[in-house]
Amino acid sequence: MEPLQVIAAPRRLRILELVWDRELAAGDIAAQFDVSWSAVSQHLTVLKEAGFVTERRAGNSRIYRADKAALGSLRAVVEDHWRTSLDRVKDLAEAEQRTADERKGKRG
Amino acid sequence: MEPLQVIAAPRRLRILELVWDRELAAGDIAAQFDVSWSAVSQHLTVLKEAGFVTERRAGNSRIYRADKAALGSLRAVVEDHWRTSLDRVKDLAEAEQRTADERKGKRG
DNA sequence: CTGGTATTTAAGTTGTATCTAAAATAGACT
DNA sequence: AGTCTATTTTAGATACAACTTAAATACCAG
Repeated sequence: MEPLQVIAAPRRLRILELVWDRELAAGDIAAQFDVSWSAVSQHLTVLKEAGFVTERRAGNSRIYRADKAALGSLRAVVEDHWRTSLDRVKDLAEAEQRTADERKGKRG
Repeated sequence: MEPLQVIAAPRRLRILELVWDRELAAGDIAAQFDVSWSAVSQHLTVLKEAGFVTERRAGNSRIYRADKAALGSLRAVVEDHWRTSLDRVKDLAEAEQRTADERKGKRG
C-alpha cells in the first residue's frame, strides 16, 4: 500500500500516535478503540508492511512501536496532525453547520 | 475534508502536481486524465476547499494553481511523492538503456 | 436576445477500504 | 497431550468516496 494511504486512514493514524514513543501490545492498542481486535490487527498489519511500525514478540503477545525514521516526510505530518487535531474537530463541526445552513437557504 | 484525505487521493495528488509551478485551466487539467471533466471538477473543488489550490477566472475559463504554503508539512510529502515518481521513470529509462547496451554487447 | 464554449452541480452507480464475526494459529502452562 | 490467552486470518457485510451522465450555470461573441 502507498505510504500516504497508510497514514490517511484515521484509525491507523491514531494507532501510530499510540505507539509513537512507547511500546504497546496489540491488545492494549485495541483496547483504546471501539472496534474489534480484528480490525485493529488488520490496521497493524498494514502499518507493519509499510514499515511504519516494528513488531516484536514477547510471550504470546506482539508488541508494536512506531518507526519514526521510516516515515520520512510523513513524520512531520503525523506530528502536525495530533498537534492540531483538536482544533480541526472544531473547524469541521463549524463547516458542517455552514453546509446545513446552506442547504436550508440555498446560497447565503 | 481532512488535509490528509485531500492529498491521499491519487488523482488529486496528480492534479496538484500539474499545477505545482504553473497555472492551468480546468479543461487543460481534465485533458490529462481519462476521466470525465466532472470528476476533475469535483477534485478541484475539494482541493480548493482545503486551500491547496487557488482559483481565478479568465474569460470563461477557471485557472488553478497550487498554493504550496497552504500545504504546510504536506508540502514535503507532495514533493517527495513527485520525486519518487520521477525516480521511477528514471529507473525505467535506465533499465531500458541497459537493455539496449546489452544488445550492442556492452559492459555489465 | 440567441448560440457556443467552459465548467460546475445534481442525482445516481460502483468499486473498494474498513469493519464484524467466526475460525485458525501460536505460545505458555500444567 | 490438552487448555488457556493473545492475536491473526478468512469470509462476508457495509459505508463512503470516486466516478458517470445529464442538466444547470457562467461567460463571451454575434
